[in-house]
Amino acid sequence: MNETALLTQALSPKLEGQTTHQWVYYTLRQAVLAGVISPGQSVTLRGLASELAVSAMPVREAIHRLCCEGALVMLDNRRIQVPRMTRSKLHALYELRIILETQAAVTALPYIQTQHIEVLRQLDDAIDSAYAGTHVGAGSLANQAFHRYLYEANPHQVSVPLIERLWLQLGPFWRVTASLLDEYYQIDRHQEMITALERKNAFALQRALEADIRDGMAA
Amino acid sequence: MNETALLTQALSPKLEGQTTHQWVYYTLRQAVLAGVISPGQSVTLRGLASELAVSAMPVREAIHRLCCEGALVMLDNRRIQVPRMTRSKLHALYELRIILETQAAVTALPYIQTQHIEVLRQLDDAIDSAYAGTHVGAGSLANQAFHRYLYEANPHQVSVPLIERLWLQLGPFWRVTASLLDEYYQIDRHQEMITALERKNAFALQRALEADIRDGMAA
DNA sequence: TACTTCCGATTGTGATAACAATAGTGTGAG
DNA sequence: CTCACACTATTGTTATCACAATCGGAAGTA
Repeated sequence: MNETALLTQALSPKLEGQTTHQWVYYTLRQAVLAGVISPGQSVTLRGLASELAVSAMPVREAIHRLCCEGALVMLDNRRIQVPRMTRSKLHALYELRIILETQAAVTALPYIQTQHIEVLRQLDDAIDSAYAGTHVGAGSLANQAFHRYLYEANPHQVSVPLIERLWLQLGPFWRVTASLLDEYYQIDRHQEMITALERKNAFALQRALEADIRDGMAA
Repeated sequence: MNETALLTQALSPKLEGQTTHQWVYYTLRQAVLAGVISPGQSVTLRGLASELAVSAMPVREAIHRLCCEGALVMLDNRRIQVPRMTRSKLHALYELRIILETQAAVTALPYIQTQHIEVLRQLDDAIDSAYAGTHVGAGSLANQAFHRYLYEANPHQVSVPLIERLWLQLGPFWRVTASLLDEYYQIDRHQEMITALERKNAFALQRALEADIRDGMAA
């Protein structure tokens, strides 16, 4: 009930030219990624609708979409929750991350230009600022932006939506590992990745990326 | 308009204890997989709603879900279409299939019992019947059932939804390759897979599965 | 005190209607 | 004949209401 009330405060980027249901979707998505809604806690359509001051319908669509993406589950009781995580499920998700992301990075490698590397450097710097910022979720988001930009350098990319689905399922359980020590490691991995990109070294890129993901796996 | 009218006739498994929007979702999904809606053709909410004799809202939810799964796209004009396919996108999708499905098969291998193999044999036989059946889509569905059953032998499976998403994006373009010659090859591959499962040979399984997918790639 | 039963409150679902934006088309000027 | 403009019809979106199913707790019984 009131536990989710802070989602309105912490995570409400204002409405732009987008539709209401998109705004609700992104808001709820950020809330799930930031762990505002704890696993096992039930959320209700009307409750979220009243908190966000919108009708129940945009919330319905957003929730259905999040369910279809694995960020939420609808129990047979028609209760809506963040799915509970098991050790083996977490392991399987990380293994999939490694497989999908290394493949995405390697196939993006031929398209990497110097300007891309420049942007990646900026995104890597932004990760530091985000981790020093207000809430822990920002760091994860900046991290995702770095990875996503790399993979999307390949114009014929089809794996990013799948990868984002994994991030979404992993999201609620990232913050527990978000200590500053881990962050230091990640920065090193990112710089390893950038140098591998500069040298067009696919194998080194793959190794650095895998290490980057495994660093976050220390849960 | 009238081109999609046959979706009601060809593909309407009757409503059971499920909700309307689920029924609409499965119906539209089958329609997309069977290629009833051709790429580039626009579908409208109200048009589908009147064809299925339901309100616009369940159709909306189903369409949004299919969009989120990549089976449909919403253009910025708010037009809804089956996405057009390009050669490189097709190639990328098949490469992802190989990566994801071989990994899913190998991780499922330790869980395979003799009873699983028996069911897989039955599913393989069902593929023949399906290809000899009424419409071409049935063969693809039976093929998917075979693969899905294999991957879901692993109880800690998280990649099947991702794989199904790939199938859904590939679906509208499968039927063009659905010749009987291809089918023969696939049957061989499936039997190779089954013998590899019996012998617990991960490498042979991987090779047979990759060959099975590549056989369907001859477009 | 513990368990069963029943009723009210709440939930998700579905339909209808009103609204903003866009596409398609017809008309007019050049 | 071609192009620009306005108008109409259609589309997706959102809100509100009605309905069936479920959950919660209160009352009653052993």
